[in-house]
Amino acid sequence: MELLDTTLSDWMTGVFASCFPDHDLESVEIAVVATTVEGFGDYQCNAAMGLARVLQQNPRRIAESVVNSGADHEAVEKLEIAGPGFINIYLNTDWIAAQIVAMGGDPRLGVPVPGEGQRVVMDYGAPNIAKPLHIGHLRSHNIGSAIDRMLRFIGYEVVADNHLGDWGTQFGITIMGWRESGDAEALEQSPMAELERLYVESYEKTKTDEDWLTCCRQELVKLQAGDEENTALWRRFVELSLKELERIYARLGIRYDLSRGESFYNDQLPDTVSDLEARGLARPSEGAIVVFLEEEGLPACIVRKSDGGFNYATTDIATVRSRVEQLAASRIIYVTDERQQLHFKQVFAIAARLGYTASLEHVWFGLMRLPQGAFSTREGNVIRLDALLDEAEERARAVVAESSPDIPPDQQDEIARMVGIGAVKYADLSQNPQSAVTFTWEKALALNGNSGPYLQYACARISSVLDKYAERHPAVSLAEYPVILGESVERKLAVHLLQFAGIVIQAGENFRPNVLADYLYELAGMYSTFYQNVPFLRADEGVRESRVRLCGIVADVLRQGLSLLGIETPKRI
RNA sequence: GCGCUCGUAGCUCAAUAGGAUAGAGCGUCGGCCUCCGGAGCCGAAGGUUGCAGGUUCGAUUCCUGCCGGGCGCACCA
Repeated sequence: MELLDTTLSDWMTGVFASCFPDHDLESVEIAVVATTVEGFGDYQCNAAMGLARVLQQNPRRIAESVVNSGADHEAVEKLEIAGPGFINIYLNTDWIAAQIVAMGGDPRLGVPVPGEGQRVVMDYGAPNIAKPLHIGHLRSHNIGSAIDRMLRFIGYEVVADNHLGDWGTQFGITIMGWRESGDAEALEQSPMAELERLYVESYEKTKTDEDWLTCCRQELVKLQAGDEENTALWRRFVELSLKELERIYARLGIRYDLSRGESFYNDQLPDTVSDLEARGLARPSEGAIVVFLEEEGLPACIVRKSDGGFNYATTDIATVRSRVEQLAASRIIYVTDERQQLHFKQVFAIAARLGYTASLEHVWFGLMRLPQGAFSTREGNVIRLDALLDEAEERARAVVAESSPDIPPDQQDEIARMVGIGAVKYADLSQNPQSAVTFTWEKALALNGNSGPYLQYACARISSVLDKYAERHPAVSLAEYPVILGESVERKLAVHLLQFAGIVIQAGENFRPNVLADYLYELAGMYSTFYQNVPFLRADEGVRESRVRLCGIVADVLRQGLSLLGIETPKRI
């Protein structure tokens, strides 16, 4: 199946070309887009206005030439001119029905694979370990994972790599904390709490105690130099943290192909720096080794500190090299918060100077904050991710228990898990990634309105309809009945369904999960209107089968779409 | 000071290669269960898209200035 927008745009481009053979229209894109306002057809082409200057003609006149040219297309019922020169396109309802049948018979629901043959490394999540995850960690994992799923679905060969913060200053701080007041028993009993305590207390001291800070840095340098005792401590801290991380990832349904943390690149750092120096890109400055990026209009970037330690930039440069050379990535996509924009500009600039041609893209998202302002581990006003997920599941559990008491308790638990986690994920993903997020429990846990559970609910109701139909008409094969789009809701629903493929590609290529979320919400809304106002199980034979088929495709799209956002869909809810 | 970014209904947010009448949710008010699941549906009220200019047939969208938030700017990551 071809994308609807593309089909119509290509056709329109041809029509314009044949209407105005004496002009070169190559430079102007003649696009057809879905109509924004009801009553102006299904699609519209606005090119006539834009071409008025090029063609030296009144735009309305141009539109008339196009509409009266006699050009036709199997998908198009009629064309109309409106306003200053809008060309409104009305689709042929039978054609829509035929497309819907084709879509319903396709396991991919008509979504093509434009990314085929491209390997892309996705870098998201990447939490600093040795500290528990809090709600601020949600976005990178959530948004990254959704983009990952969408890109995979449209054919990219994605390698999801969790670039864990398992190396660096925080370990110097934690190791000093351990030396000062480490409690072996506590570390055994509740490792994350103990690691957090050590970090927080030790970090506090760095703020007031200059010597302490120096010691922390020295411990880090020792660790980086392979000191035996520090390495053993580090290994233990990492091991405990990873176990905890795995548990949360299981809850969130996040899976990586690789988890190459910063430590993975540790032994490549000296070479990375000497390579930069050898090529004349880096040079000593104030005791550190620095790459100056004046040509790019960027501040200088330190690749080796004056104490001999390496930093984030160094690791990221080594990581680019590894991903390009070892993993054969043609694209690397980083998903981090907005604070790292400058950092990645610097890293990308250095990578370009090193001659890497892979496309490096930084997808940044807005910081999550509380209504009172930013939060931080040090301030003690963090909300643990675990606590959020627990609360979400609990609230969902209460609603399930009330609305579906007949479902066995263990199934209620399972439903509550899917609904609770789905609510949290959807609340985040339905927003433009680049907007800053103000966290409120009310929003994160919403179970109705524009929420994950609303979409899951629509799905569950359809499942129920399909089950009832199968029960009442056990021997019937729905596919033998034609799809009839008699009611205007049905037609609207069908046109919207046909837009799924284009939406998935747009959302994936532009790194915008909220575009997909928006689409699904609209779909569910249209379905609810349909459901509420048009009978289907009680309709006459033929109409009944057509409507049940349509329901089935809506459910398939909702399920597939939600799954691309990492949200599960229970059969009952 | 320089850079990035945001400012849309009472609140939280959509609307991104410029398109016709700026959309949702929450909250408020009013309707809808003899019926396929009410986590629902239908309707109402609510807007000078921060302000002032500019480009354009057309600007929430692009440009300039101003006001007001957020974030970043060499040895944290």
